[in-house]
Amino acid sequence: MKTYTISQLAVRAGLSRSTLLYYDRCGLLKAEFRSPAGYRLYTEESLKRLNRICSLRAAGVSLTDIGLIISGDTNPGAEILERRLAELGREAVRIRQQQHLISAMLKKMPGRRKAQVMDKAAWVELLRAAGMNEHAMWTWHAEFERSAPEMHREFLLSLGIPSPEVRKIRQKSKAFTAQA
Amino acid sequence: MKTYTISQLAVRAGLSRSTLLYYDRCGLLKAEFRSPAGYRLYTEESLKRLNRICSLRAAGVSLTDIGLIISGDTNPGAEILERRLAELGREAVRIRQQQHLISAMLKKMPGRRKAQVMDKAAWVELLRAAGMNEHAMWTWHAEFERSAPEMHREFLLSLGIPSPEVRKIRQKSKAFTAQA
DNA sequence: GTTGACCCGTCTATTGCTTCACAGTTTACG
DNA sequence: CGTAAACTGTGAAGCAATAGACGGGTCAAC
Repeated sequence: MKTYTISQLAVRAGLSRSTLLYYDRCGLLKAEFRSPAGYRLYTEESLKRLNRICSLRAAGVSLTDIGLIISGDTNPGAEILERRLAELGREAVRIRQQQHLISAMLKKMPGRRKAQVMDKAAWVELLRAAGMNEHAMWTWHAEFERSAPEMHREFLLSLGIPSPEVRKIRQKSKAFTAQA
Repeated sequence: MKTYTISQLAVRAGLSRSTLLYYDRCGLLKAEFRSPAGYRLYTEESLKRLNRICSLRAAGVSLTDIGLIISGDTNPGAEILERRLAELGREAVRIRQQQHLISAMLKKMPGRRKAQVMDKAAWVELLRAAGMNEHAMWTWHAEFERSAPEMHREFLLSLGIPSPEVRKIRQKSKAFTAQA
């Protein structure tokens, strides 16, 4: 049976040795055997498991949750992933808000404006340049709100629009749909 | 002179006592005085400094960088903020990619599709519903690329479009501008 | 068998806090 | 004045997910 030492496995998986040591210590991926000298030995089985771990890790799932997902129970799997998806939505909004905060701070400082953030004004400008008029934009909002309300909300927040105004826009979008 | 104890200051700033203890220990916000019994005493001055710290913290600036920014040298301030802004851009892309990864995983699992992610197809669908045709979309890309190339790139990545295709779209956008 | 290179396991550091435990201090109330 | 509650200080440990240092074991070539 072919075995890998910890560094060999690390190379094959594109991880660091430290990471595998940690996975071993916290029980996520235990070495199947030890050599007489106490070296960790992994098999092909470990590599498969590790690949699953890596793809979940790439999606930002916590090691604890990865443990839950791959240790058999497929049941909670989807639920955990959906929770992570929702969390990512919140993170995205937070990041956009931080971008707007920093952008505002930079604007007050001696003026270099190389780096910018997409805000409401720039966005509208863009759509207008592409030939959209007021009515087309409301159609767009309405369709956005209808097909993916949560994403519509996140998108508006990402433009730095304050929450109350976001609410107003969304209400108007719904009214627009109803009226049409 | 009015002074605050650590918990009073914590309440006023909306932070926990532990956080202030930590800021004191790491030198970011040292208590100006001590009472005879050794209690930390803060003044209005501390509160002002703390507010600056909080707003930078809200923008995700690290405590180390906050220390650099508020301890006088205004020079590195703008630079640090721009670095943070760039970092946020990368984070945003990473988050979108994770969203697409999870969305792909969920699609393979027993099908609930309540939660979704904005992808290229959905986006084009939206613009089309608002009356945009092929030509208008290229005008839009061209204008986006011209006015904010870096954000154009990030936006396309955020739709889950792979890098090579993003490059192609951006090149075509530039060509479109030149041709017009 | 010996040298040197390399690899191993273990331990510590990181960030920005939070929580804990324990001991001293101040405050409120009777 | 006494006592109990609520506060304060210090110090340590813990969290996620690694990265890096350290000393010592192992392996290949000679």
